[in-house]
Amino acid sequence: MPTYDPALSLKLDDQLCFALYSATNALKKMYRPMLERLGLTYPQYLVMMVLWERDGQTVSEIGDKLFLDSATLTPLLKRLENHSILERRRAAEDERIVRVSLTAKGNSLKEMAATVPGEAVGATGCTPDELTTLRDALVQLRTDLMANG
Amino acid sequence: MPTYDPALSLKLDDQLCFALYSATNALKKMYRPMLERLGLTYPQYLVMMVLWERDGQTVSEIGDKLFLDSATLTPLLKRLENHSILERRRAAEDERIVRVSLTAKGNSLKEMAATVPGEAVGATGCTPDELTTLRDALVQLRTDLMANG
DNA sequence: CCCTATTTAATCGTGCGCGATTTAATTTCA
DNA sequence: TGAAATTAAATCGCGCACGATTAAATAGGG
Repeated sequence: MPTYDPALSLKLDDQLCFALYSATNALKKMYRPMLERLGLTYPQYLVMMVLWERDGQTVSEIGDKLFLDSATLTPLLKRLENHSILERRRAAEDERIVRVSLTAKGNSLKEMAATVPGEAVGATGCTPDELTTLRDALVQLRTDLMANG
Repeated sequence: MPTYDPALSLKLDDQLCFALYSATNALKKMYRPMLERLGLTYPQYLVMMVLWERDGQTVSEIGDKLFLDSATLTPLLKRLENHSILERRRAAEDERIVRVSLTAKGNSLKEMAATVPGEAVGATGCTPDELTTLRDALVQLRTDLMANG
């Protein structure tokens, strides 16, 4: 088995996995100062995008979209609630369910966030086409990994 | 600004950032059962790859390769030391430096890890060419993000 | 030489992710 | 209908990541 095979060697720089891991770490670092202005962390920003698209979703619905479970989301949502960005309320019709609603403050953050995607694109140094291609490849990879895991 | 522009909208599924983030989470989950057999976490596996390539590196050298700092590495290395996988020793010629050396057990893990990359490739459902292309795109992205961050 | 600047690692606090378990509410079906 | 199964969220424990600070050793300039 040749060591120049990028998939099958144990050399760090051959690994897709390390490229993915380190790019994600770099991405989070790049977003940090932008999101700090909104008072959000990166995962919190993702949750907010889910809720800006449709308010009042349940913890499970948010989790299905982000591929996160309640062990991650519950503490995160509580922190956002403590910052008066959203409210968590058990549904009257089914007390197991917790519905998450944005406050006025939470909704207003959407306007402040409007410049974030453009700034982020700038930092990538990629054309929109390149970004689309890369995004689609990563979505496919994620789908495969979750199916074959 | 059209909302179908994948780069500039605030819709979750348009975001490269979310594709990257969620693919990395899926990747770590996929690796977990494989690495559990070696008694390693995913970041620990990366550190081991660095040391299998060249033993006796300093904390900074490991950090330079993985883009991690001592705040992350020191506790991780201590855990590996507690499992007798490596040893940490201050250099006699410069007491600031900590040099990390594999134990026999740490070296022997390399053989057990030999099947991991192949298994991982299988789970991706990608051809080697696709993996190489994606890896190179991610390395380029990482480079750009770290330069423009 | 000594004092300051730099370098290296460690420490501290916060916020994830997630496997595993627990609690509570609802559904199922015998 | 009532016991068992299922579902939803919360809780617990651990291991990252990283910004910020600290401690200690070395290097460098006057």
